[in-house]
Amino acid sequence: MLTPRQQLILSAIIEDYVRMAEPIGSRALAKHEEIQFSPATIRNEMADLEEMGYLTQPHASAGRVPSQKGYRFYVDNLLRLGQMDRETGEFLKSVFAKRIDEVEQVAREVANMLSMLTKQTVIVLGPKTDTEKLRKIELIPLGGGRAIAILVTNSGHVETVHVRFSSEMEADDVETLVRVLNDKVVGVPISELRRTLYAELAGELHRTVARFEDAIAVLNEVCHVPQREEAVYIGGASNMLAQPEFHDVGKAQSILSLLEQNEFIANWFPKAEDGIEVRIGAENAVMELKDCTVIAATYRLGGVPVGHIGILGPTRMDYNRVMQILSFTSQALTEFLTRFASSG
Amino acid sequence: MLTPRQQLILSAIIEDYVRMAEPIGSRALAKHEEIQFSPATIRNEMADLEEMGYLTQPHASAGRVPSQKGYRFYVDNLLRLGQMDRETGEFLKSVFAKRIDEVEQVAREVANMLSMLTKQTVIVLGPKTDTEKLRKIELIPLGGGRAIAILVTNSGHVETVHVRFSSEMEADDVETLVRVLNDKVVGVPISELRRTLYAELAGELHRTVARFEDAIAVLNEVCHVPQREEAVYIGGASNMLAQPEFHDVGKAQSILSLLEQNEFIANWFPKAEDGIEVRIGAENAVMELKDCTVIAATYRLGGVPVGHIGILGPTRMDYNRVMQILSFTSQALTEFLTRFASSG
DNA sequence: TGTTAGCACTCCAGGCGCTCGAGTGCTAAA
DNA sequence: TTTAGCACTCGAGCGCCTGGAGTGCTAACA
Repeated sequence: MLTPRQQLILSAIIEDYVRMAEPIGSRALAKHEEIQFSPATIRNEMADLEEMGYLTQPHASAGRVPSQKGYRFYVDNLLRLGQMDRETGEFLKSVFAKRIDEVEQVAREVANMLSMLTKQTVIVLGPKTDTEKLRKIELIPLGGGRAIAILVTNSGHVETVHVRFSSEMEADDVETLVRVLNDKVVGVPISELRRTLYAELAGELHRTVARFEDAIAVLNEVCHVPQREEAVYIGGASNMLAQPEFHDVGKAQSILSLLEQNEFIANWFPKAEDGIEVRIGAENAVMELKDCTVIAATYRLGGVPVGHIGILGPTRMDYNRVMQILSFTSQALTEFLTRFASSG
Repeated sequence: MLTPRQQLILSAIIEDYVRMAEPIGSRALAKHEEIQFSPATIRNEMADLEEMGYLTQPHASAGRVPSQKGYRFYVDNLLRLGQMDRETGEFLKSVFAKRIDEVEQVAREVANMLSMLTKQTVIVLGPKTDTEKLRKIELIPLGGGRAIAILVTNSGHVETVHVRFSSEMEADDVETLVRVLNDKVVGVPISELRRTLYAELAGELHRTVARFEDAIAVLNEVCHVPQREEAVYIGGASNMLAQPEFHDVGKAQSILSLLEQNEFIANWFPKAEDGIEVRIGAENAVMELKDCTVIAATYRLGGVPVGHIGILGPTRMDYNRVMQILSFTSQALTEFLTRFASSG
């Protein structure tokens, strides 16, 4: 275990390094207020910390840099999440105070806002619609054997699916279909849609709808919704290039192109069920991100996790501030969605 | 005017430079098949071309590089748009052969596809919905004084607006409202919606709807749709970093951050009414893009321009290939939309 | 008159060596 | 246990040099 003095020094090194982006030497550290020992003492402690793997030296006559293990210890044991500064808080609140109806738009706004606040890259995974419950189904016939099915969920999200069917289906049948659907289907999670429909509706439809096969075909198409991918919003990717660790263009490019692959992001993104998850360096298990940290939080609807927000940046990151901001934002998003869903 | 030989040399320099990304010397040019003169002759011509402003020299003992004026002359006079190679054509066709219902999804797919084909950054301005005509309006009441208005357009695009109204409005009134709306509003461009509604509907509603003020309030909210910004899709922005001209990280960052500003893109983007527009270097009238070229095309619906696609890259760009691809794609998009709209 | 060979000149990229400053580890004293 | 002092190490930055690529000019040639 680390002595209190070692912990103090490790903290100080990390905080300085996050600010300066340059290896921290013993002389520079000694100028810190909380640090009352001479450079020589610090040097001894640094040597010990390095031996234990919390620090590394880029080269023999340079200062020390925190290692992945060092950051991990800092995040787990040394960081005390303090109060967010008022200015940031006000700014965040102002965004959620706006009247925004579209969940999509909220995701986009959040991505922008966080990228401004943190100067890092923001990843927002839009609300998973497949766990949401249906509130209403509507079919809008367009004529010519086509229609648009509109599914409104719990959280006010609207999914639309284009549907084709035999043009011989009567307007009456469509109406009946919609009525029956709404009777049976409200409150069912989208992911369960197909199962529920087949289980509960087949018999009923047979009785009420003239052209049974067509109705089933329509149902089938409506059920295509759950296969949609999760929506991914990226904000402030250009911020990355401002970080000195990405002055190597090749590295920056490989990460940017990762960010362009939505499916990858959706799979890889940390989905901690509660609290905030921090993945440092190699913990990301992705070569390209071995010098990056991802801090991620989850937002919910009715207690169920429905989406995620995260910050991607170099391991040299202001963990404290970013964690504060993410914690606040995920909570605000949860409240926002809840307000939205319950007010309907 | 340029002599034929000067034109030949200018062409050759541009084509070589696009491939090599390095200044082209007289010796290297002389190895070209079509060029039968000695390096010395070429040097003389080069000196003339430079004097006239079609070429520049990065420094005294380097080869020549095409200037903005040089590219412009090439695009305007030397480039003959040939046939696109079969492979590319097949690939493009395969994308449009898929059944895709959502116009949004098409835009996204096109952005991805073109970025793969061209290794450049792709910008797609989604179909302007405000010039499209309404096909159908539906109101889905959610209870509690809220509803979702669904506007289906001509091209199959679906817009949704959340609407709030006094909870005292009766279900009957809503139904009447929708019926009246659909009677009057079908075929009206979204941008004209508000005007039409006020002109034609006010009187009618007064007669048929009990709570007139509420109905007007609802209309008002429905009319918020046209104020949406144009949808912007960016694909392959990371490709930019692979170009040697963007190895300067600062430059790359300033351009990437431009690309993140949707409003800027929507305003600045070239919107040639027909054909393909090429903006070279300073022609973009944006400091950050003074070394970039944008090639843009327009796609239509029913003859009316509704959206745009473009490629952004360094001025050193394969104009021929990019123009072929854009030309094909914009036509394919137009056909796609037309098929979509007419089949309903 | 237009084209070409030859040659002197220019300039940059890249390698080498040097210096300077920052930072360390070690030793010995407090 | 802490600290002062000192020798040592290493990299960043600067200047120097050289080789190669490419030019412009001149003079010869068809």
